[in-house]
Amino acid sequence: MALEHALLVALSEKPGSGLELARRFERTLGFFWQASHQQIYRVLARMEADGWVEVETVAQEGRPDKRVHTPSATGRAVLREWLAAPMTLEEFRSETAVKLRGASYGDRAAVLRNLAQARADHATRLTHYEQLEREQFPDPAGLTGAALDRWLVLRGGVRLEQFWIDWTTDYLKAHGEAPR
Amino acid sequence: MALEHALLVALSEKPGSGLELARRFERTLGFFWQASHQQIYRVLARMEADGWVEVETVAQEGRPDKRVHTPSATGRAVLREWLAAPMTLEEFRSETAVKLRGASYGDRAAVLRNLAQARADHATRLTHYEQLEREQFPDPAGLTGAALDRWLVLRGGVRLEQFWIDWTTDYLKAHGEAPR
DNA sequence: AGCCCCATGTAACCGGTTACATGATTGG
DNA sequence: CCAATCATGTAACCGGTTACATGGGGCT
Repeated sequence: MALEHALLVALSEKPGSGLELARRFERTLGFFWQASHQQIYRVLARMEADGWVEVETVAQEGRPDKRVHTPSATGRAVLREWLAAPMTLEEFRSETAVKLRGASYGDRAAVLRNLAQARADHATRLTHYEQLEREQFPDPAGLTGAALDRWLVLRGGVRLEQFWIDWTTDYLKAHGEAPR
Repeated sequence: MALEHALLVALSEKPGSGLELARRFERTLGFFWQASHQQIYRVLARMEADGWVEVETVAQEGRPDKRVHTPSATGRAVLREWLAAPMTLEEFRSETAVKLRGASYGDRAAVLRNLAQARADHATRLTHYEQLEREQFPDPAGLTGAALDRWLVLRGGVRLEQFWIDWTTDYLKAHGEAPR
């Protein structure tokens, strides 16, 4: 329902080409909204056709030209309207949860092994997020506006990884595995 | 990639018709995997064609017949194989997160208002989960096997709602709103 | 010469959502 | 009689994924 809107947020922070957006998504908004470059190009083309963004072709030294997108007045209005709309209760879809629930119908030892690996992966990502937090927000107390929002969303990423670690730890312990 | 597998888990717990499955999904697995009856019918038909389930038509008093699905030997083997496969690092896709990050490009007061509502919705769901836990698992210490798994997944639901409440509380407080 | 990176895309597919359809039975 | 429930579907759409394509530049 809303790669368009995620792109408008990203372009409001900083105009950019399709590939730049794809790379930014991997690093920032991508914690909570993933998008491949193919899909970004397709949606950007639609947004351009609908007049949500303005495009400027920028020549570069020793590289292909890039098409830099900026939200238009229409795009900014669309974004404002979307931001003010009520949030729907979000659903969480987890293959892992299905596996945990179904473990007794297969090889439980394998499930526990894979879960321990998943737990380690989440721990790695948590460490990464915490490092980003130290680097980008050394003094959170003084933040306001968009910078404060960016910090709070990163905090959400940290909290989410902690959720995963806590839950998987619960599961492993309850089945007699001692994590870490 | 895996409504098939979620259905195999559900049918392993208890065989059932399409509509029964749809209702069960709303109450149990649905915390972590939502599915409409339309899609369940479609996937069940494919599973039947592929020989993953066996179907028995059961006549009922004063109601239409129902087609009860049970995992076949093939289906059980498919489920075992899927359960043993490594888990991929799960991505979380949140429209709310995008709105929080973009709040400064629209009406922040409206975003905060909607977020307070979202927080209340998650609190309601948390209360609901906790009630289910008290009803269905009054004595978790004695659980083993599939029942233990069901409790642990419900615990995951509780933890997830707590994550939402904690995060939204962070955000509201940082922007000078006092929740509750 | 071969490979990776930049940059922009197209095409086929696939899973899930939404809207609609049918027909029987029970309850107000 | 009407509405709701049980039960099973079909059809159109839509967003996202995967695979493939193109062409120039720099690096080894």
